[in-house]
Amino acid sequence: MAEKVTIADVARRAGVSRQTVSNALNSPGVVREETRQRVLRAVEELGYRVNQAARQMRTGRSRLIAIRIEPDRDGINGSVLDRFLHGLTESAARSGYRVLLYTADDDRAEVDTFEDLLGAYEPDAFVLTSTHHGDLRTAWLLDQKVPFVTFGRPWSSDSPKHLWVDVDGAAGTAAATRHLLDAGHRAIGFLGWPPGSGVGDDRREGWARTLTAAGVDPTGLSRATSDEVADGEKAAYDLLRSDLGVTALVCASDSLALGALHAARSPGLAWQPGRGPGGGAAERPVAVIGFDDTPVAKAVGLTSLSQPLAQAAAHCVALLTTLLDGQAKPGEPPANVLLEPSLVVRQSA
Amino acid sequence: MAEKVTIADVARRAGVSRQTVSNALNSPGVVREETRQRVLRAVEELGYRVNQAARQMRTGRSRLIAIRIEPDRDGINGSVLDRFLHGLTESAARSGYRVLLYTADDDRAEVDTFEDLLGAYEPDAFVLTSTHHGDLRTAWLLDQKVPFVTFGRPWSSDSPKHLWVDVDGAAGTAAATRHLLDAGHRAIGFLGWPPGSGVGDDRREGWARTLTAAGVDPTGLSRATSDEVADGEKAAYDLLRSDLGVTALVCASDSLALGALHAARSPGLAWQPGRGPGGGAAERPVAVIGFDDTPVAKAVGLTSLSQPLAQAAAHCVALLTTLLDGQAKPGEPPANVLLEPSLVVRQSA
DNA sequence: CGGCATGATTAGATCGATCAAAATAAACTG
DNA sequence: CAGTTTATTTTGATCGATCTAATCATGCCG
Repeated sequence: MAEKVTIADVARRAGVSRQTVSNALNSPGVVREETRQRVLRAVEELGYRVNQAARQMRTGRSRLIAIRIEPDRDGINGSVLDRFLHGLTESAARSGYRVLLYTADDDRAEVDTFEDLLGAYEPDAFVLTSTHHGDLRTAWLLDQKVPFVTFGRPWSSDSPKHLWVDVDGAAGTAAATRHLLDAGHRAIGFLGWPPGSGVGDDRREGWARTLTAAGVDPTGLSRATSDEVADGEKAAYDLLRSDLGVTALVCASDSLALGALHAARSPGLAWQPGRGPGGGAAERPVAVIGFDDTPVAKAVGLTSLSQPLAQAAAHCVALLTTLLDGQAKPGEPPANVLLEPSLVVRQSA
Repeated sequence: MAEKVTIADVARRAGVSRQTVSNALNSPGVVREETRQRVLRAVEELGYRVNQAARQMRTGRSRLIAIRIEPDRDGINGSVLDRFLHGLTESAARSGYRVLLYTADDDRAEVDTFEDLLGAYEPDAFVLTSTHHGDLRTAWLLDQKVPFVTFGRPWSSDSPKHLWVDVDGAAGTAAATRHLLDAGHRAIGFLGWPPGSGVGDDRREGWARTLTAAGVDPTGLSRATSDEVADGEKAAYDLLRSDLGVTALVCASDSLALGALHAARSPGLAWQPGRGPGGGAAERPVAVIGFDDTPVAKAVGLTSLSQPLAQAAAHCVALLTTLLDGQAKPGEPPANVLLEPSLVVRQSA
C-alpha cells in the first residue's frame, strides 16, 4: 500500500497548523493568499488526499451516491440501466462523488438495504430507477428525509413530491409517429404494455395524440402485451392481419419491436402488394420503430428512440449536488428535468 | 435521517462497556456467552449498525471493492460486464462488502484513479476486467501491494503473478465445434480477431484443436477482423464464398456472429443446394455460433456460448475475501479459477 | 490460604479530519 | 497611542469504532 499522508504531514511541511491546511482546502477565503499557496504546494509535493472516512466522521458526509443495479430481466433493456450507470459514475466523479452499488429483489428489500447502507456507509443520497405507482421507496426516503432523485417521474398525481429527471416518452413516440406519417403511412399501429404503467401509458399517449392530430382515429390500432419478444410477435401478428391495413408499428420497447419485426417478416404479411401507403403503391415491408435504442436495435437495423442517458445521469447528479452542497432555497426548489429522446433512423422505418 | 445508534448506546442498554459490545460482535469467543446474548439483544432492539467510517479509521479496512464500469463500446458485449457487475454486487454483499464504481479512459488514467481512490476511500481491493498484454494496472497494483483479482487471465507468460478468475474460451469454442461436428458439419470456419489478443487467440485455439482432432485441417478456414457486425459480415462473406465448402461458423463474439448471420442470409450463399454436410444432402442454412450469449443472441435466435458470469463474480469475491479476511498461507496461495462456458442452442445451429 | 494462571471486562489512547473557540497579528479609529 | 475591530492562525475537543494494556473475578494447586 502507499504510505499514508495525513493533514498533519502537510501542516508540518508547510509550517502551519492542521486547521490552516484544512481551511486552505475547504474555506480558501479565510486564509491569507500566500499561506494558501504554500499549503497547496505542500499538498502537491506530498501527494496528499483527504481521507474520506475521517472527514465523514466529523462532517457526516460520505460523498457517496448509492444506486441499485438490477438483474437485467429480459436482457434487452438491461443495457439502458448500464449506460445510465456509466453516465452517473462519470458525472458523480466530476462533482467529487462516487457511486456505490447494491441489489434488492423488491421494494421492501430495497428499503431494508436503505437502512443497512445508511447505518453503515451513510451514502449522502440515493438514485432510484424504475419508479412505479405506489412506490414504497420514495415514501420511505422522504419520511426519513434522505436526499434522493429518481430517474423516472412520480406517476400518480397523489405521489409524494421529490426531485426527478425523466425522458419524455410521449414526445418520443410522437416523433416516431410523425416520422412514419411523413413517410406516407396512415394506419400506424401501437404495440405497448397493459395500461397502468406510467411509462407505457405515456408512450402510448404520444402516439395516439399525434395520430389524432393527423386526422387518423387510433381506435383499434393499439395492442397491449407483456414485454417479451414472443408476446410482441403475437400481438403484432394479430394487429397486422386485421383488416385495418396497418403498414407501420410504433412500439413501447425494442423487445416488442423485435417481435413486431419477426411478425412482419412472417409469410403472408410482409411485402403485401397493394397494402403500402398510398393505396396501390409499390410493395413495402411493414415499418417498425422501437424504443430505447438498445444494442439489439443497432444489430438488427431497427429504427428506435434513443434516450439521452448520459445527460439524464448528469442532471441527476446536478440536482443532488445543489441539494447536498449548495443550499437549495426553500422558496425556489431545484427544477425537475424532462429530456427529449431522439429518433435513430435505421432500415426498419 | 434516521437517529444514529452508536456502540455506546448499545453498551449502555446492555449494561456493559463499549469494548465488550465490540468484542461480542467481532470476537465472540472472548465474551461470556450470557453477556454476548445480552449485547446481541440490545443491538437488535436499538437497530445498531456498525459505522463503517469509524471502523475504517481504526482498522484501515473499508469493506469496499472497486471496479471500473466501461462505456459499452459496441453495445453488444457491454451486457457481459453488466451481468458480471450484478453478480459481483450480490456476492460482495453476502460477504459484507460493497462495490464502488469508477471510470477511466485508459490504463494510465485508471492507475491515477487507483491513487485517488486509495487515498480517499481506501477500497480494500480492486477487480480488474479486460486484462491485456503488458497491462500497466496489474504491475502497479502488485508494486503497491494492493489486493486485487482480475476477471481474465494474465496472458503473457512473463506477466506478473496475481489472482485471477476466467472463463475457458477454448473449451467453449471446442464445445461449439464438437456440436457442429456432431450435426454433420465438416468444413467449420472460425471468425475471430487479429492475433495478439489473449482472449481471441484462446477462442480460436479451441476451435482449431477440435477440428484437427476430428481430422479436418483448419488451415484457411479462419478469418480475423475487428469486433464489428459489419466487419464480421464482410469476413464471413469472404469465407463462405471461398471454394472450401464452409457450412458452419464458430465466432469469437456475438457481434461477429451476427455479421455472419447476415452474410449467410445474403442471396447466393444461404440455402445452397448440394453444399450441406454429407455432400448431396438437403438444403441447409449455414450454421452460426456466437460467444457471450448476449441479449442480441437471444433476440435473433443465435446459438451462443454463455459465460457463467455470476459464478465468476462469486469466485472473484471468494478469492478476495480469503486474501483479505482469511489469512492466505504463504505456502498455499488461493487457487485461480477457470470456468467452463455452456452452449445455449438456438435456431442458428 | 497465598500465589498465579486463565477468563472476562473495562479504561484510555488512537485513527485523520473538522468544528468551536481561543489566541495572535494586523488594521482601524478617535 | 490606547482601545477596538477585523483578519489569520492555532489549540483542544470530537465523530464512533477498535487496539492496547490494565483491572477485576475465578479457579486451581501446593
